[in-house]
Amino acid sequence: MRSNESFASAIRLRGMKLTRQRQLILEVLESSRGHPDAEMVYAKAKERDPRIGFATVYRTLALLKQLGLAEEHNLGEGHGHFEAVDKTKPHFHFTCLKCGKVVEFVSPQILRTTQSLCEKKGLLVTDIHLHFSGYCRHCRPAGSECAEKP
Amino acid sequence: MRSNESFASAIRLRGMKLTRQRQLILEVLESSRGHPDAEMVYAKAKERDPRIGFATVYRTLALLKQLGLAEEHNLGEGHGHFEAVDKTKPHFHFTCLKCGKVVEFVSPQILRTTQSLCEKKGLLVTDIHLHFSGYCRHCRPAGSECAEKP
DNA sequence: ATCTAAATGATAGTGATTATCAATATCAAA
DNA sequence: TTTGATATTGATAATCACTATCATTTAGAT
Ligand SMILES: [Mn+2]
Ligand SMILES: [Mn+2]
Ligand SMILES: [Zn+2]
Ligand SMILES: [Zn+2]
Repeated sequence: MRSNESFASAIRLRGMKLTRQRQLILEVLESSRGHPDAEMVYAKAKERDPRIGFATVYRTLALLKQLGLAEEHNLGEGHGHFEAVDKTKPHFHFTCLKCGKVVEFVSPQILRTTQSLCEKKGLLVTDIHLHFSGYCRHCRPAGSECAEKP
Repeated sequence: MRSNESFASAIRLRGMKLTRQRQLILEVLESSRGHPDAEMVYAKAKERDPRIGFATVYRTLALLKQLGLAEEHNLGEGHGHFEAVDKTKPHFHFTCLKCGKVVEFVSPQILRTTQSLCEKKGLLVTDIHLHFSGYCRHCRPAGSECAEKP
């Protein structure tokens, strides 16, 4: 849960400043279910700090990405969705083209295959994004109902 | 090479019109090396038809995607890159974060693993995008030179 | 050749993200 | 604990990729 210390040390290591806003945005992201976009992170952060700015949200999300504490995913909408990184569970994403539902996957096998493939080519892989799209159980035949969104 | 016939028939099947512009854009995409973005496709098309419009390029690329004749990839820049589909060789992409070079992969094993994983969850997969990023052979240690771009 | 709906192209508009910059806050040093 | 240098913020303008609009053109049927 609290990657707060590693955040603080990573920040200080680079001569940056640990601000109230940065801590808040990380907390918002870590306490979020699913894959909020920048606007959602902004809305949640604003509940706790009404003076926070949109630009700061974007800047901080970019910073968290650089530090490896957040990932950005393209889930088929025209904008990014974010997720706090839990290094113990790298996972992949499926998006239903009809209802927009996002399903998460784990596959150590795909991770292994990818790594060995890349090593053979002399590539140093820092990030893997696997994204499928198609139709979920409910949307596949001739439609039951489907609720959740990214 | 010439998926021109399948294009013509797919177009007519839907009561659409086979225009000079649509044929040109498909030809441009098929004769392109690498992964041109919309602007590059526009530039190449304009060499052969100076009157062609940007909107038509976007519209046609979207159409080709729908018909399964083109794929769009997010290679880490903020915009899409396109590629004519060669159904015999589904492949994946690696982007070097330093020099921007794109390396292509083939992995029947990953394709198989993905398909079986999704079937277990009742998902109908229509599209798989696997994208790694990191540092290529030349950019990994302390830098040799690196040329090609997306 | 004529007709009609689909498609085009110029351009305005949109939505997401980034740049700018004066005001503010962090944090180290005095 | 004040002070001071400067990193950061927040309001907002700007940019960038892409989409909508609409008058004009064109493909393809008759
Ligand atoms: Mn996820
Ligand atoms: Mn490719
Ligand atoms: Zn669905
Ligand atoms: Zn490189």
